[in-house]
Amino acid sequence: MKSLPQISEAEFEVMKIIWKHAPINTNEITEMLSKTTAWNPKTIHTLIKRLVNKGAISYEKDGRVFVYTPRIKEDEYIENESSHFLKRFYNGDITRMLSSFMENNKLSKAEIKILRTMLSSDKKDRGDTHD
Amino acid sequence: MKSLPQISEAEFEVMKIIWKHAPINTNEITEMLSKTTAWNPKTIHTLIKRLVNKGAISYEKDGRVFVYTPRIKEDEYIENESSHFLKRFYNGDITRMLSSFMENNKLSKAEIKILRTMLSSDKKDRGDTHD
DNA sequence: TAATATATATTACATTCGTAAGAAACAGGA
DNA sequence: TCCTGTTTCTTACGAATGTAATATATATTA
Repeated sequence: MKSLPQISEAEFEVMKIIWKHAPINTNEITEMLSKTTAWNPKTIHTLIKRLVNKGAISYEKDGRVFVYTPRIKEDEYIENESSHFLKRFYNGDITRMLSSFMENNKLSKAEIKILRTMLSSDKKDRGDTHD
Repeated sequence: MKSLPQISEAEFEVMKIIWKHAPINTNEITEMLSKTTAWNPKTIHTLIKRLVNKGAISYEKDGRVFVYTPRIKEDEYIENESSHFLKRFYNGDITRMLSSFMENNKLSKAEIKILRTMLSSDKKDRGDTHD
C-alpha cells in the first residue's frame, strides 16, 4: 500500500477542486477558489506548488499555462484519512462513533432512517472479513 | 460555545491518558506512555507543558510533583473533532461516510449487525431537529 | 550545610502550514 | 527589438509540531 502524501487542510481545498475538474489550469483553480475562500491568488499558487512537490498532483504545459491532474485518488485519500480519524478518536471502531453520535443527538430522525435503510439492504453476503 | 483549544496529535495521546487517569502526575503519565510510544520523557514533558499552556489541562502541586486534571471534556472535544472531520471529508453528512464505508467493504457483517441494532432500537421519538 | 537527585522551566531546531511578496521568464504588442 | 503583462519560481516569516537538550530550582541525603 503506497503511502499517500500528507495534505494539509488548505491544500485539501485545492485538491477538491482538482479532483472535480481536472485537467484544470492555475487560473481556473484560482477562480473557483475565489468563490469560496478569501485566499490571495499568490497563496493558492503556493498551495498548488506544494501539492506538486508532494506528488499529489502533476502538470503538463499547455502553451504558457500549467494544467494539473491528480496523482492520487480522492476515494483512496479520504478512506485513508477516515481510517486514521477513526483510529485516533474511536479506537478504529465505527460503531463507537455512531453510538457516540446517537447518544449526543447528532443524528436526525431522517438520517437514522437513511442509515437504517442503507444497512438493511444487505446485498450479497460478503462474509465477515474486512481489512 | 466556548472554543476548545487546538490539540495536536501527539498532545492528544497525552490527553487520553489524562482523561482516563486524572488526577495523574508527570511520572505516571510518562510511564504509561512509555508502554505505547517510544517518546523520550523529555518529549512527554514538553507535550504536557504545552497542554497546560493551551488550557487543556491544569495542575496542582502535590509536594514536589504536579498533578494534572483535564480542563476540557473528552466527549466534547471528540465531538468537536468529529464534526470538523465530517465537514471536511463528507460534507458534514454522516450517512455519506457510512455509505462510503459500505461501498468499500470497510464494514464487517458483525459491525453491520451492531449498527442495525443500534439504529432500530429507536428510543423515544426526539423529532427531527438537531444542531 | 553541602552535594546530589529529581522535578520543572527554558531554550533549541528542523518541518509543516498559512499566508504571501518579490524575482524571473517569456509571449505579445508597440 | 523593447516594454509590459502574465505565469511560474524563489524567498519570507511567524505559528504550530515533533522531538529533545540544557538549565534551574528544590527536596533529600550525607
